[in-house]
Amino acid sequence: MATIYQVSELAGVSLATVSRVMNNNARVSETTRNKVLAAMEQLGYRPNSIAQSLASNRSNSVGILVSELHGPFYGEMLSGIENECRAAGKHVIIAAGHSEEASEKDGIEFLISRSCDALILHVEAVSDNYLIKLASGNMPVVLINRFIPQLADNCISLDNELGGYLATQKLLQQGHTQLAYMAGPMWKSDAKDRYNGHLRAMAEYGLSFNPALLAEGDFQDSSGSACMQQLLAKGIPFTALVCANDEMAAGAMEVARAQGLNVPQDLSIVGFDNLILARYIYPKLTTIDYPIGEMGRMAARWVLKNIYQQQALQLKNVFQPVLVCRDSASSIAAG
Amino acid sequence: MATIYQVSELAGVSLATVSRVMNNNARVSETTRNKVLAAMEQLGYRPNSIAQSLASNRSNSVGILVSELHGPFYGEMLSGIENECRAAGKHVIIAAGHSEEASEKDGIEFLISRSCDALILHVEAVSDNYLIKLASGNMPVVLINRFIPQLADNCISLDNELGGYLATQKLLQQGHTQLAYMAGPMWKSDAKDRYNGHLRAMAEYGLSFNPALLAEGDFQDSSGSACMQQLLAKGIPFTALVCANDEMAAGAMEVARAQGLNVPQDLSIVGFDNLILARYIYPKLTTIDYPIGEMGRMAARWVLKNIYQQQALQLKNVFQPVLVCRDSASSIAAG
DNA sequence: TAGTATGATGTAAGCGCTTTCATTTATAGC
DNA sequence: GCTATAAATGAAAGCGCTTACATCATACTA
Repeated sequence: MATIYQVSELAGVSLATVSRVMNNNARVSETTRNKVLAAMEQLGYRPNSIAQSLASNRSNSVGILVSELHGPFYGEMLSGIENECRAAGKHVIIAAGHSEEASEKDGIEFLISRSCDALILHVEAVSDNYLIKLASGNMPVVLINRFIPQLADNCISLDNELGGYLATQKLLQQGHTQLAYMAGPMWKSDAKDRYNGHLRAMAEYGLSFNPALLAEGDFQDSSGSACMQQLLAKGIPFTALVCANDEMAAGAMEVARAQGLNVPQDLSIVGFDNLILARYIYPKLTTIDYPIGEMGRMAARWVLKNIYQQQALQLKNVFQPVLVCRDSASSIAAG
Repeated sequence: MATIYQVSELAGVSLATVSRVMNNNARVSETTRNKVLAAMEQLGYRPNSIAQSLASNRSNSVGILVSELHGPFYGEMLSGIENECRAAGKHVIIAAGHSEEASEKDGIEFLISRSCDALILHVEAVSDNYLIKLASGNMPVVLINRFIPQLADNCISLDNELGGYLATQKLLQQGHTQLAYMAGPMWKSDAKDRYNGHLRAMAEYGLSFNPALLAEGDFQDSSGSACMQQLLAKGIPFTALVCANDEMAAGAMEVARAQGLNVPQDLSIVGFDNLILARYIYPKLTTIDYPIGEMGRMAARWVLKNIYQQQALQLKNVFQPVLVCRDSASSIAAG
């Protein structure tokens, strides 16, 4: 691999000049610039980004921590971030946190040690305090899907409470009065917020929620199945089920079908997230859209604006979820 | 951030010694090592990996190029690679190639310029020659889901032809004789191989394939729907459909249902890949398992063994696909 | 025309590490 | 106790860049 030194030699200029044309901000005369460019071309020169980083103390890469690399949710998010960064000539370094505190911290440490210029974090297990402390250091941090009041500007989040409200409201509007709720792990803030939204809608419609119709799962489809079994086993009738995410909804739907319940005729189901799979399952899932790709893109923009001085960008911190009506929920009269 | 210099000062030793204890291969006395370790601890020292890379010419990171960051297939693959690398203390740098030649080349260049120690590529658009030339340079390369005879050792691939064969064989065993085939883009080698496997099975059962019952899609579910429309519009009867991947199968199934065809009673469908969604769609999809996660893991192992000298690892280059029977294909007699 | 901005380029000192080679110190042999 | 050998440590030269700061040429001011 050719180095800057060889380029400078071939072009008959100094290292500094070559460096200047690379970072094309400094004033270099047109003729010199062309000479250098030609030399680079001829040598097939590519700057060594490691050396650049060391010297400039900027790595042009942003660190991303997600819980998992697989799964429709994170994929969409990564894709959004990567697209936006790539277009701006920045790069991404990705680590997985597996929703465990130690692993998340470890991932963050790793990203820091790779000299990322900023971090985009989707963390679930570390505490607010840890994040506040982290953000108070000199590593810029943006959080996705988490809202911490002290770090409000650094948070790109969804109004999960509203989402939970909308899901339930839809069913209430359709005339359902006996609703079950399948929650995510309540220690996760999004799971809790969604549940709160549910309660708010219920209250607004003058209904009291029967705690026996609450099941807490872990956001996986298998737990959706398990929770559904539990719910049905209780023998308390319900005509509608709100699930805290699509995957659990899919698991629940499967069990419902196996037990001879028709969706939506016998049971209306609403999910949350609007994953790709919501379109694939049968009947197609009515759900709450979680614009995670767009939010990833926004997190990237936050970094571009605040760290890489792309002033023109417009930022938006809180996204509003939207109801997506498909076939899994229907009016009780029509059912 | 503390530097090695401050550690050496605090420990009362030279830079070199600190460096030695970090790369704990050199001979350092037990007492000195402990002094240094204590100093590191006290300062909260973390080595600057950029500087390490520059000095050692190794970055301890492996570059990965996938077509897309989202989608169930790549997610699984990335996850497999990341897990394996992380466990070995290596890290991944990820870029997307978007199935376009220019973009793939660009991504590869980027990874090279980031001083990756090796590259794991899932490329579709670049030519065999390009890859052969690339591999002949000094950047180690391993290819996933692609087989190039000259690079056989560097390829981790699936026997796609066998997969195509198995899918079709299953339907033939079930008594179907009128089969349609929905192919992927024929310029992609996996699409072609799968189709060839189909033809082989047909031939083996003494059936000639009716070219009118071949549709070529693009591996997306929307094209599965479109192809299904085309196939049905021709008015040529068929009782079974082999799809070159699950997503197209899902699209096709949707159209079939919309047209009043029951799956599998009126039409048996077999997919390919065994994505998560295969379990979600209704009826559950009979398909060919593509162990992409395992293959990603194997690619990572290839790198660990060949580049990072973990000699003990066992490698396997070609994976065999396996039929996964679910509910979307049934015997013609029973139908 | 000397005096001074101003623009273009060069010089050289790092960035935080690794690694070779030289030097010092401990261990052993006799 | 003195040398021969091995083990532990230090000194210093980079790795390929960026970036003050210095220098030089040119253009402009009065």
